[in-house]
Amino acid sequence: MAGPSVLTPQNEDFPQWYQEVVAKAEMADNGPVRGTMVIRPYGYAIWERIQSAIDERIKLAGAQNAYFPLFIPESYLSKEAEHVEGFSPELAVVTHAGGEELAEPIVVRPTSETVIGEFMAKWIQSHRDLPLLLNQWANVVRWEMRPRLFLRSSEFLWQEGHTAHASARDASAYALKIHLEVYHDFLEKVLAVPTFLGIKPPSERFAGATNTMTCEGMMRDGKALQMATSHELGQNFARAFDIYFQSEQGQSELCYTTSWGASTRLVGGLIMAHGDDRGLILPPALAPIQVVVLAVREDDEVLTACRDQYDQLTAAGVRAHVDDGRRGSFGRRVTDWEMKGVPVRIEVGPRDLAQGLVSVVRRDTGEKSTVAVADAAALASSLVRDVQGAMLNAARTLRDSRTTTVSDLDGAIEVAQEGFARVEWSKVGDAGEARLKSQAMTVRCLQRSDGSMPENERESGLVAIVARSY
RNA sequence: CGGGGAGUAGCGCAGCUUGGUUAGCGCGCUGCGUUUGGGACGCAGAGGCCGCGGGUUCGAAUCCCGCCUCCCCGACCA
Repeated sequence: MAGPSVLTPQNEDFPQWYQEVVAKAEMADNGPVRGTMVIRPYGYAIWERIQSAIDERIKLAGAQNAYFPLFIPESYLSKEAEHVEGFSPELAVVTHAGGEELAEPIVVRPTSETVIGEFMAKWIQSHRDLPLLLNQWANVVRWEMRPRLFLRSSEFLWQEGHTAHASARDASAYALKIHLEVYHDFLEKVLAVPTFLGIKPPSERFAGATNTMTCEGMMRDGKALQMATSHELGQNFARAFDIYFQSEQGQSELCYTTSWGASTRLVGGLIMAHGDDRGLILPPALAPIQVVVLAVREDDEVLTACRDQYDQLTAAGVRAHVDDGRRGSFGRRVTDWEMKGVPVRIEVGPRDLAQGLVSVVRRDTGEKSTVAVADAAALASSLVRDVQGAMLNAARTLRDSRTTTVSDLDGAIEVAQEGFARVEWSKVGDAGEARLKSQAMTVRCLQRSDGSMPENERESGLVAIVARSY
């Protein structure tokens, strides 16, 4: 059944495989300016589905969408010391506009904590204005030294949530809620990517945050990818931007703020977490096309049968598409749909049809069934449901098989060559982090030994997950 | 910024060492025909400031000088 390889095999050269999939599945192209990205219709359709699934969850969590400007006065960034220090190397700064040099340079937002902070200060007066729960969908710019399509581009699309609360406890609870009910839930249920939940060690925290939470996924080459983050910002930004509220007791008090985001990087994670040597494999909940009905050849009888399958699938609420055979040979079209990761395909050919049969094939396992024409749409629909769970299980199995608990740093370095190492955080420390860095490894996150989220990095008994990462 | 490599058709490359007619090849693209159950085949086509600027020469993709850009490996990051 397998033809000659269309892609560089993953185990031969994973980065090469990735680039080829992005190109051949028509996901994206490099833009004319280094580090920029053109997202093609098929890639954008996937992003739109990611957006709507996340947006829906954000709204359930009570946040509202708004929009803040692309341009930020440079002076805003300077108001929070760690923040400006963290971002200055990757800022794009506008110095000229309208044919003249600007009196104050304008920064193209690398994130919007600062402008949003400024406006929160204006909008929040009373404890009755809290919590203030905002989100925006936007592009941001971070000048990257080594760009990679979707994973690290100089301009990328994302969602950034920003909230203000009356107490540290409320802020912390909300950031955690987003982390679990928006990100973790989306990643498992829609993207079918299991992630380790944890907090970042201080060295890996967001610039200006008091705590950074992460969902770390494992790619098929054993490297880690941070797939979403939530930050507790304490009162750092509130202090820098004067975000005060009057309490029930009439006192003027500083707010506690949070921020949280997920970006087009998720598309890269999706590709690398599920793809195989034939291309993408999309989880059905995400796939723009869930079932492709493939005419083996252009033939009236075949096309009529395809149409009929399409109608049944659509009526059952399945996103279907008919490939009527006008574009090239059967083999070529099969290869193309596999490359694009369509979860299920129905092959309708004259020989089978003469016996009242069609073939139904699932992309994740390649399993093929030949069934009666009348049963095909129902089978395809049930596969659409089954594949979603199967993909999550497969990803979890792979991850767990490559995650090993070790007793010391040497063991961690060995294991993290090809997977995740779990090692006691107390065995790492500053010197340990430096040693890991020399091996191109980092502490991806800290968890309790049962895998749950700790309050902070000082809790005793924490486990560090060590890996190479993107 | 340090170290390595490359700019020739949409993409991937050969040609350059040793200058010489009309600059090639594969894939893709267009047209026609035959095909179609796992990347089809034939025939006919279209498509090039050979990265940019200067120099040497009767003659430069090829030799010399300068510049620009891109890629890979290291230091930062969603």
